[in-house]
Amino acid sequence: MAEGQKTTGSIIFAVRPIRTTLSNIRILVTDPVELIADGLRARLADIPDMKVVAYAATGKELLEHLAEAEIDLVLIEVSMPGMDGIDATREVRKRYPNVKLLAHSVLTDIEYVNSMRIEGASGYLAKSAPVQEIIHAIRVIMGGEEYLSPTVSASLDAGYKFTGKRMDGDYVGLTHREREIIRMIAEEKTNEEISALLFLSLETVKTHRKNLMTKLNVRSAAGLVKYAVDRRWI
Amino acid sequence: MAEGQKTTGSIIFAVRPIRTTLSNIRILVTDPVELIADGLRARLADIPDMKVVAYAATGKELLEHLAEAEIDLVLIEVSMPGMDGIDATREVRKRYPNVKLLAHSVLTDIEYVNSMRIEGASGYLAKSAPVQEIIHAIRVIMGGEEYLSPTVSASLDAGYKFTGKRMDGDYVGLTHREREIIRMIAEEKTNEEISALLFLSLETVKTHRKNLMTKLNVRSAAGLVKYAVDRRWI
DNA sequence: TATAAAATACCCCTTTGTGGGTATTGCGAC
DNA sequence: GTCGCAATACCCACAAAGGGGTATTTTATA
Repeated sequence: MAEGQKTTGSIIFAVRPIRTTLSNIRILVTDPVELIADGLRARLADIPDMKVVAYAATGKELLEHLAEAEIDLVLIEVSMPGMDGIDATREVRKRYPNVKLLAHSVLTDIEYVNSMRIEGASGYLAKSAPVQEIIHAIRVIMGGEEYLSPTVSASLDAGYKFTGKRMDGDYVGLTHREREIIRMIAEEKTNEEISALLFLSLETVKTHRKNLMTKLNVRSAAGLVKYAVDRRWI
Repeated sequence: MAEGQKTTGSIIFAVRPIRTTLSNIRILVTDPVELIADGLRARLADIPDMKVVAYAATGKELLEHLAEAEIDLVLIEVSMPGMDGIDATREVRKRYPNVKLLAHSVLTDIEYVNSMRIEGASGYLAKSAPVQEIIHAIRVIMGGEEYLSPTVSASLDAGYKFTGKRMDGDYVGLTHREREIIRMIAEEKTNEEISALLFLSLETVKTHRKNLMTKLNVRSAAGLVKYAVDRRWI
């Protein structure tokens, strides 16, 4: 133990004395594709201060793992069927405020970066990021700072695609009904079909639709569909 | 050599004598996420008859690799930016007819399965497939047969979502102009905006739009958007 | 209990998209 | 040279969506 700490400190944490208290960063990978966890585990095999200790295929599994195991950091994909990364992050933050979250996603659009940050993620990586960057990001985050991949922060630097309303979290706060309706829109249902399926008036559906577009700051159904597909709601 | 072949034959290919001629299946993984190749490489480390020998991040890189290296089988994601899996498969089949292609994709909808099969893929796996299934699929395919994951063939068994016209390859044969226009639709541009950008009449844009919907057998822009997002055209 | 958010519904009007066709010209392959 | 496909364009009709509001009731939370 004392020997292990000594080795760790002298090799890795020469510039971060605070880290000598961490012998190993325990990482839980949450991604629909298990090979990603396998790959990261293999690539981290030679890195002494971090290790993939668990894998979850869904946001639900993630929460189950967290209920049982000590995890320091969750690496999580945003675009997942079922409970997606944004919703899962909100839940993790609520129940396990000490667990760090690092997004690692195919989605790099600003709305997803902002969503994850607002929900509590400490970092955002594109899925195309090299492993060296993943390692660096993990260390930055475990050191208490935020890490945004250059790929991703370029979007932020380009300015906010959406209004400040988005920063208030409105876009992440789609209601249950709105989520139902956006799914149906993305499934090519007309307003009238939706109204029949949900036993609502046509006017109500139109209103929800308008609210959706305002919240997500899109101009048409096309934007709604893209959002729903990105988040794997359909 | 002779010893190697003997070992291989007695352990793995007892039921497939033809395979004794293959000492090792050389796999090229094509996926935007390198960790997937890393993961598969790690998981195949103990499998003597197959090995990940190369990785390509894009369809373009895939073709470059094939120009230089001997590859037996390409494992390929469908949903990729730039040259996607469907387009890449078409190209590989044209230039390297002896290379086997196995789709390994987040997309499991029937139109993508059919697209890949029509373009020449010998198999289709969902990204959620366990490694054992990947291994099995590779063996089936290298044995000369087609392998469809149960997840995926369930869609096929449920019947064709689209008309027989799709089996003719129409949907994969979107023209250059149609692709331009579907991207713009997915980017929320109105017909009038598209017509201005492309110096066309509004009527022409509407016509293309109708053709797109017919080819892809969708009912509205929502279907077009989903298709474009799935294929990572935007 | 009070308040805010969610859900529901409506009106008016305009814009845009969809469905059903038709036609001509240009280009590439055979 | 012929043929088929892609690109371009058009007409008509009407369905559907979008934009700008308004309002009431229900539900969840502090």
